[in-house]
Amino acid sequence: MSGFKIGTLAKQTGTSVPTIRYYEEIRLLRRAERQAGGQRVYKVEDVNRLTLIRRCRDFGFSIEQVRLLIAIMQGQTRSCMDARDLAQQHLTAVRNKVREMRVLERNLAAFVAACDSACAGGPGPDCVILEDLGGATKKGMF
Amino acid sequence: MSGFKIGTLAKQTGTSVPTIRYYEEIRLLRRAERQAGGQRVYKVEDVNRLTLIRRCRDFGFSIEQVRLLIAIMQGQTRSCMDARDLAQQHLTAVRNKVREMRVLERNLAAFVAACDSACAGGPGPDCVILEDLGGATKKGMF
DNA sequence: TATAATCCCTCAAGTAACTTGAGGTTCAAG
DNA sequence: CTTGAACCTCAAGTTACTTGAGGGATTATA
Repeated sequence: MSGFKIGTLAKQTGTSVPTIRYYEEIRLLRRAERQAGGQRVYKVEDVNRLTLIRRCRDFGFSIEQVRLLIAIMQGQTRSCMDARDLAQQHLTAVRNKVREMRVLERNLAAFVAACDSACAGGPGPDCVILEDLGGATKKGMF
Repeated sequence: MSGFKIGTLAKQTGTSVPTIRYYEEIRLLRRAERQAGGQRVYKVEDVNRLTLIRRCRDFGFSIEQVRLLIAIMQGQTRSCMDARDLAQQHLTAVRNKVREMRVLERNLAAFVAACDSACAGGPGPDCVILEDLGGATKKGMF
């Protein structure tokens, strides 16, 4: 009822078993207690903690940022607004990344379209598009 | 006039010097010739080759994919359409990633907004938003 | 010409965030 | 009581580089 093992924790949180052990090793999770045979035993708090960690990671926060966020939560440092600021910073980074990736997306689409109309399945060496990529001419194309 | 050193190649292509040496080590670039003192000497072809590599990397292709692309260009394997297919595959992956990141963007924005209206700079432990992230309740929020 | 500044060299190790593998123990079911 | 799943530790591999130590080569200046 109250204690479960690592595989269960893994399933509950959508984390792999080695990842959980890894998180313990880097002290992102506390050292789990062990039962007689040496197997780790977890409680509901651990599910919450790990869920928080996974959510933050899904948000794209680095491990170190997650550590900071958790420290903020526990009031060990600074105020809640620091968490906000961290998120804000991260948001800006994400927005930039999205912008970059959309440029990339357009370029790739153009590449594919150019292939479709120009290459027509010819052999590699004749592929003008690929050659252009390496050349100094038409730098603006991509 | 015709031969230049690694620093120049680096500048011409926007690549770091160690990265060039690394590319040589993994055989993505051919082994450069050396001058008397052992320093690498490059030619214009190397600029083109490395430019191609960098562009592909900027497109988000992995090193192995770049290797494949180059092999295709040199006609050592398959046709030009294979390059197109690789790009198409990659395009799909990029589109998915962009979608994911936009969800992330919205969530982060919501997080920041929630902080602004609810937290008002209170101390960490009182930050309801962060606590929610770890809990089982309101899973749908983020 | 001497010397200092800059560039170059190799080799080894570090980075993020895990994953994979080897080799062995513990546990739950039949 | 035996089998098979799940667990354990420790080491090494992954990607694409970056950083550092400890030294040689080249170039610019005094």
